Amino acid sequence: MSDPLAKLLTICRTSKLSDLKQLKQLHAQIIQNSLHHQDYWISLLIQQCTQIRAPFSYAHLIFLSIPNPNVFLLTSVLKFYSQLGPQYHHHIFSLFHQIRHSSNHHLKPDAFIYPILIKISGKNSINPLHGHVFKLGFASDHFVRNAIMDMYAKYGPINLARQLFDEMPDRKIADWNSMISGYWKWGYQEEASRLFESMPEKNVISWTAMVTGYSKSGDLENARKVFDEMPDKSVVSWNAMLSGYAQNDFVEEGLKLFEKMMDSCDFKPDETTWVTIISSCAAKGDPQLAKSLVSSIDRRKINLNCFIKTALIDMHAKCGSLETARQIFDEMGVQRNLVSWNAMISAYTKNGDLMSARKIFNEMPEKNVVSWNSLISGYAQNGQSAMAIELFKEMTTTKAIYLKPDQITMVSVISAYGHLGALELGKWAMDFFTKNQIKLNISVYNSLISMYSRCGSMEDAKKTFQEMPTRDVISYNSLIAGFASHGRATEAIELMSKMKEEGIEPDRITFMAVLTACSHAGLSKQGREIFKSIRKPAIDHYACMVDLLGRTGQLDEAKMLIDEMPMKPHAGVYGALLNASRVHKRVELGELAAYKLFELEPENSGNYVLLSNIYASMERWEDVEKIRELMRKRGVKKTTGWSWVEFEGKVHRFIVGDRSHKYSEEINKVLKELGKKMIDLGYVADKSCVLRDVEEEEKEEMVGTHSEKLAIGFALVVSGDDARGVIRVVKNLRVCGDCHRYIKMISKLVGREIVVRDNNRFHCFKDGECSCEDYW
DNA sequence: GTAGGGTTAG
Repeated sequence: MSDPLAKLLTICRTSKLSDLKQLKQLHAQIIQNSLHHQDYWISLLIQQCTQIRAPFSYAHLIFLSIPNPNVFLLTSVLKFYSQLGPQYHHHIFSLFHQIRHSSNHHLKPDAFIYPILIKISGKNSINPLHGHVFKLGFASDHFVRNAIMDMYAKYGPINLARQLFDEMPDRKIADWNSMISGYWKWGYQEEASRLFESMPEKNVISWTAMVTGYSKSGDLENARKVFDEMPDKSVVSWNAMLSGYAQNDFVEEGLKLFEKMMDSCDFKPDETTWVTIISSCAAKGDPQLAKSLVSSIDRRKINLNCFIKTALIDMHAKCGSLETARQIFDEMGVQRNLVSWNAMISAYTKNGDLMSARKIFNEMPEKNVVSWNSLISGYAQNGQSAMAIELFKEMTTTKAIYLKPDQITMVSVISAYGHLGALELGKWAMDFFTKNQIKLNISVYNSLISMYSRCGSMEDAKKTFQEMPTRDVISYNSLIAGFASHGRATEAIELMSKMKEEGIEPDRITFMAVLTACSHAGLSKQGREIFKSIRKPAIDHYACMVDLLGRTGQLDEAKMLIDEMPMKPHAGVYGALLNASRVHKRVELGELAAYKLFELEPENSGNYVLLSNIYASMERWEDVEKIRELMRKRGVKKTTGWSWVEFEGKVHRFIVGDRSHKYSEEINKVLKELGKKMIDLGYVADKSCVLRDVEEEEKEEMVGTHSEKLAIGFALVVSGDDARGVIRVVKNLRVCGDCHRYIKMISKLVGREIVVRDNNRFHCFKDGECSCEDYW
């Protein structure tokens, strides 16, 4: 044997091979020298493949270079494949199949193969495999036995794992550890602790399992206690604690612990540590921190594996550098896995770039439920509810059997339906749950409450709230916001008291909702009291208060409150003041607010229109013209809103002057007839406001033109003479004063109840009256 | 050769 070869083999034995080059060299020499026990050396070589993260293809090549491998070599290969990840598992099964059916006695499966096989088989194969190893007499082997028990502990039924555990004549620490992790996994905290306490001997893995258990159940205090008490730690223990902090949103604590880890020289962060820290930094969304972390990683020359790069993509996306995220993604090439693709989709949706997200989605080599959820929620959160639902339908008609919508999908879908105000579709979603046996968790319930509220069905919202087994602050907030949008202020306030009684503290959102409710109901006194009870009011609470004071005519107080604010007022604050100034005809305050708004959001046409309306109401036409001129000069275009009507499970959208709908002609006919009737009955003095042709409406610049009219017209057309039932129209902008009057008249003429949802407010029109008399 | 830690969607 040549000297360099002997040296290399020693290196191989002591597992200190450093790179693929060295590995290849060794392989070539083993083959060249036709060594005795070649299988043995090659096995060692393959074991080294794991160490240096050799690619699958290379290990496979080594494997193929041996004409008659024995079972020892095969086991090494199987082990290597199993560590590469699920996408290589089918190679393992096919190899195993070959071995089993081979007549070569060197290839008889032995006890070493089964633990590997069991570990990768997944829950569906435990039973047959269990029977199989039992029949072959391997079930008494320590490692096989542990693998089977661990399987049951992980995938259930946990009781069966316990049974095997109890039947063991000689339990090793590994068996105890498997059992403890199993109990944690299934939520049996007490059993896990009891087992841990009664262990005759513990090792670092037992302790770490406890740290992980507490962390995953959100009990970080105990997790840290166990962590601090550990007689000795490993890098895994540190990672367990760090990930506990990361996943429970204790970002600061995590970073502090990480610093401590860096200071103590005993443990160097490994790749997992970095992944965890990067994800903590992503959660924080702090670009400065991200930058220093990246330079720290660069400085240490950390090997960037697939996990780290994916985490980096996520971090950059969340810290505002989408381009860097994309760059890493592009550079990954074949290193990309499904999660990297998904991370890139969410990177785009989080930055509102739905086109790019869609492109990535379409290019993906394979998709899972997370891919679909990312894109669906992306559409839902960026105001494209209809698209979100279309995508969901596509998902449910996709042939892939392993692809089933889950709770997270449904949260997005329900929310999308809620935004469309499509109650019937929402009810269809409920049927979908039952049919597909999707369990309802607290988030799904919460989204249902929001959906029912948004669709105007407070009874269903209340029912859902009462039905749910446990409620959190979001459940309360959803229902309170529902009451608020329906002008049911008293119920909103009562519910806030109730949540306090149940021990749930109102948060920023709760106060927002209740203050909004008070504002809409004109409950000035209660509103002030609630505002005073907020420990540290946020800027939005100030905006609500300005709105409340403004609506109730206390404009000077509103202005004073703005002056007293500890922070710089944002557009919402001045917007509220501007509205109030218009209603109460306070030109000077209106001008002040409007000009602040022109600075804060120069593109928003609504502010110009509002100020112009104030001038118009006082017949100051020169000033009206001045504002028009300002808009022209700044290139501000009046934004137009859509109106939706849900009909027979489909949502119909209309925009100002819309002639694209197939019923367009009928709709305009109905609207004209109604207009004539209004004039004949003397409802309106000026016929121009009801008989205007849609084409004229398009030309109109300043006065709101009405997609709601078209939507209501459509509803009347499709419902024919049937005068029962409620017409639901959803508009995504503020219903203007003109429109409000118009709908009142329609409701009286056709004798029907018309519900219009305008942003988050509901207007119920009946017999020529509107439920929201505070309407501006 | 067992058992403990990691990235994406709400």
